[in-house]
Amino acid sequence: MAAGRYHRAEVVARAVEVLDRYGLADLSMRRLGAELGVQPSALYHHFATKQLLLAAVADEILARRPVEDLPDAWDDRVAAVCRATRDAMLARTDGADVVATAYAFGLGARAPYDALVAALRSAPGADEEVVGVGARTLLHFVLGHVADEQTHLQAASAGAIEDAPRDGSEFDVALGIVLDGLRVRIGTAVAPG
Amino acid sequence: MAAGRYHRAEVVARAVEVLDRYGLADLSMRRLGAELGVQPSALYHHFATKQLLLAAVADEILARRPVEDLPDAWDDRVAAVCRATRDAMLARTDGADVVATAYAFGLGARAPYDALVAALRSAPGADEEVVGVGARTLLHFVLGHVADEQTHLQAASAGAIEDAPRDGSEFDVALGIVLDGLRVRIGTAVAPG
DNA sequence: ACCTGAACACCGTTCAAGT
DNA sequence: ACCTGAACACCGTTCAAGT
Repeated sequence: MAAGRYHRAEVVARAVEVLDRYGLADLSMRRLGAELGVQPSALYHHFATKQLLLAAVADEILARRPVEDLPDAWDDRVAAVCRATRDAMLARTDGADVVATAYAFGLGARAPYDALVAALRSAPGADEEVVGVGARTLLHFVLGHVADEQTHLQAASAGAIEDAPRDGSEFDVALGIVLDGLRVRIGTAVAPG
Repeated sequence: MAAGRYHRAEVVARAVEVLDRYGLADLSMRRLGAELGVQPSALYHHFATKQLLLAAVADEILARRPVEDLPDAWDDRVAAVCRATRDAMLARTDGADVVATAYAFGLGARAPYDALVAALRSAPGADEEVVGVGARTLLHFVLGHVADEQTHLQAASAGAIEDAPRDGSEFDVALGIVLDGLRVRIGTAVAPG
């Protein structure tokens, strides 16, 4: 509405607001410009492309919930990073989609990957291959699971409940499966059954 | 180029061709219409929305490589389904993106999920919870991994090699991790280490 | 059953020019 | 440094009408 001159950070903050209120489909350069009281072309002073804007939005989404109080055990650390990433994405409309897109384009959203690598490296006896493959596998799981979960949550809250209601605890069960697989390869004892 | 009247299946086949040759970004209703020598609005006789067209394209991509000669052991079965799904998606430009999108919208691409559920059910001692959660976790992994892999492969073949070249065998390593996690919960012996 | 032609309401991006 | 105004080359979708 109101016109003005903005810094990069203010543009990103407003973009997150538009995303959270209207969803990713309505977060266009033209819409964001209108929301700031500015021509769409003005946004290209701050970001060379829309993809780079979205990458900054993804980083902002993830920065909201930094992982604090990292546990000692490597598997608890991995679990903490995965849960914090999930919480951060669920906190914003279409958050998982935005983060997954930025990560796929290779333009942002790298914090969770780096945190997973660090957590896996803290495991005694983890070679670099399992660290890299493990971090990417965990990230694919988290991004895919939460995008799915968020789609269902948002569809349900929009009143279009058709599928079975998704259980929030499914995330922990699924994370447990992947973690068990990593424990087998990293050499922590696992009780089968 | 040439004008004509088409059936649904011919429209889908041509859409797959356009996808494979020019990529998902260039597969627009207008572009596909032009390719068929037809107005874009004519396509709406066959598909109510572009999303439904893309779902049919996704099913076509997956149908090319049906899983044949299913192994006996449940874990070999799961691996066979995952590899067949990967091969089918890698065979078409942006194949993984198209399948992941259709699956996310809930409009198609359900064959791999159903096949994974069947494979997991064939395991003695697998309860319905681990079957469902396991199938979704495997699918998230496959879709995420192959989308990533395909992005890098296509970027590399386009000459823009910047990242580390991705090893094709990484898929098998990552699949092994998730499978080990499932073996722990389903109760097949695993040798740690 | 399948298609045309025209329209509606949008996109991302570029660029010369302004302050 | 940040923005305007206008343009370029597109989108998905609808709808009355044609054969």
